[in-house]
Amino acid sequence: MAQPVRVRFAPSPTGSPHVGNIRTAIFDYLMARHYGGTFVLRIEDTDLARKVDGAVEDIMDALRWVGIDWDEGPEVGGDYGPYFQSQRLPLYTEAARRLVEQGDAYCCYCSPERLEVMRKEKAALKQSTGYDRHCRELNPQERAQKEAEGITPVVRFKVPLEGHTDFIDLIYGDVSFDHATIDDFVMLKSDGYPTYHLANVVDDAAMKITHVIRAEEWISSTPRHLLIYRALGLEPPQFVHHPLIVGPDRAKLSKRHADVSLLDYRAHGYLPETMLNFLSLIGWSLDDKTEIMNRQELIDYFSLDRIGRTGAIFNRDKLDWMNGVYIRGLSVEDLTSRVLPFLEKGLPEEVKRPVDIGYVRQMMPLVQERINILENAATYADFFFVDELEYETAMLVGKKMTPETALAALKAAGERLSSLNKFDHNLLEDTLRHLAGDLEIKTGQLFSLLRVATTGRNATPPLFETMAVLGKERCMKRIKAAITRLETSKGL
RNA sequence: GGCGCAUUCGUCUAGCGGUUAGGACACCUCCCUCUCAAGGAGGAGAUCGCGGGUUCGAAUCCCGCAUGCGCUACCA
Repeated sequence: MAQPVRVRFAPSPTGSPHVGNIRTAIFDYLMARHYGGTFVLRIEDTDLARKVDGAVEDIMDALRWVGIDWDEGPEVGGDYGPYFQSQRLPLYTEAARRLVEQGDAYCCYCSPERLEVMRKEKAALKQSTGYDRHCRELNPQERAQKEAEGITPVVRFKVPLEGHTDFIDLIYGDVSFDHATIDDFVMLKSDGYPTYHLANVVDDAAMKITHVIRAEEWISSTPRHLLIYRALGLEPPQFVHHPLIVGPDRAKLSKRHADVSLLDYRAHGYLPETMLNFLSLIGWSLDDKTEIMNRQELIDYFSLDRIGRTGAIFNRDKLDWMNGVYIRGLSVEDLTSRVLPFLEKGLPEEVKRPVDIGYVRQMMPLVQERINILENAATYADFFFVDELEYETAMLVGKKMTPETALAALKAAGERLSSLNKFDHNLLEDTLRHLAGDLEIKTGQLFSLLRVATTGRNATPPLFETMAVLGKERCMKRIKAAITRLETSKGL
């Protein structure tokens, strides 16, 4: 790179941070960190109508959660601020004024109603629905007339009628657009705010952005931006368009495709390291085998030329798998503190709060390799916490067992276990294996029975470890309850 | 309708003129095993959208077509 890399992530605060946008931010971030450049966060709040309260905070929250920090932008400042477009209005109006003055733009007095009618008419004639340039050649008297009527105009760019604008996209290669297909787009709205087209050009130039990294949906408007750069006598940056994240139907990922906000994933218990890794891999790959990469590795290995060109479906199954990989890689202490909030929230109401962290720490090794998503810990491990187990009594009677043999085995187990002075899993295993032998039933039969009796489940972590964590008191109580169940429910 | 971009297993992808088209997720089988996971070993799964070229040779280069997606707002 000839000059120091300066990239920006420029979200519009119109809602919760979309994973697609965060993925763009990740590319920006990796690019900046890889080349030792600067990562700028700029808020494009030029649409008053769509602005959502709290969206800026959510975006920053999401970025910080996945570990993306910005060198310039809100809360950190920088030499090219302010970093909110709503605070840079004079820059845009001045640029628009200049363009009008030099004949590259003009004021348009058309009402939204007229534009709508025009579009309908053109659509009916199967023509492109772009602006018909009605106000492009108004004479001075006509303009004065419109002004006198009190109409606040918008400013449109005067797109050349002939020729074409070409550019080299670092991902897609040569791209060309005929000017005849570009209409005179609005740069400055009647409320005095700029549109994206004007604002992003003015700011990218002012902030000395070297690479504009954004989603493929922007390719079509890039020639407009280039036209503005040229008219303003500014050097355009390099353009890097990357493919979209799409839903299962291959349409741009949106709300109807379920979870679309990064914060939703946090709420469900996906780890930030998972999201960073997974999102990096949508549309980018290192090679034919490396998938699990931490932040530093992603930074070290990232390069634009390995970004692909085709939209990718957000593969939730693979995300779940990857999250499991990261969960299994956590220390018990770390996992405990991350799981705790999900237990507090997801455990049945009857379980008293706060949840005992020491107890949680003990059970973590048992659930660690059995959950992929933190919130699942609550449903997976609720039997560790509840007082009354809920299960069908018939579950106690396993394969090749009868209510009678099950009852006898349970009573025998209860007796042997009650004499144990410590509930260590090795001791439990030793004791119960012997018991199975004495009872002349298979170990699996006994263990399954005890599993149901102590947990109410058929599938749990290893029985002895589980019983050890539950502790003698809970186990004995549950075995007694199971005995009572078998004694009182005849005819199984 | 116009313009643009894209097209390799179900999904994410590797591949950048010569490979038995590789890997991962999901799926199936087996092993491990007290159940469930995790882990290990296998398996199935892609005539590389279609049709023409170029070339000794094409998933790879070129041209058509088809399909999909994106843009087509005083939204970004």
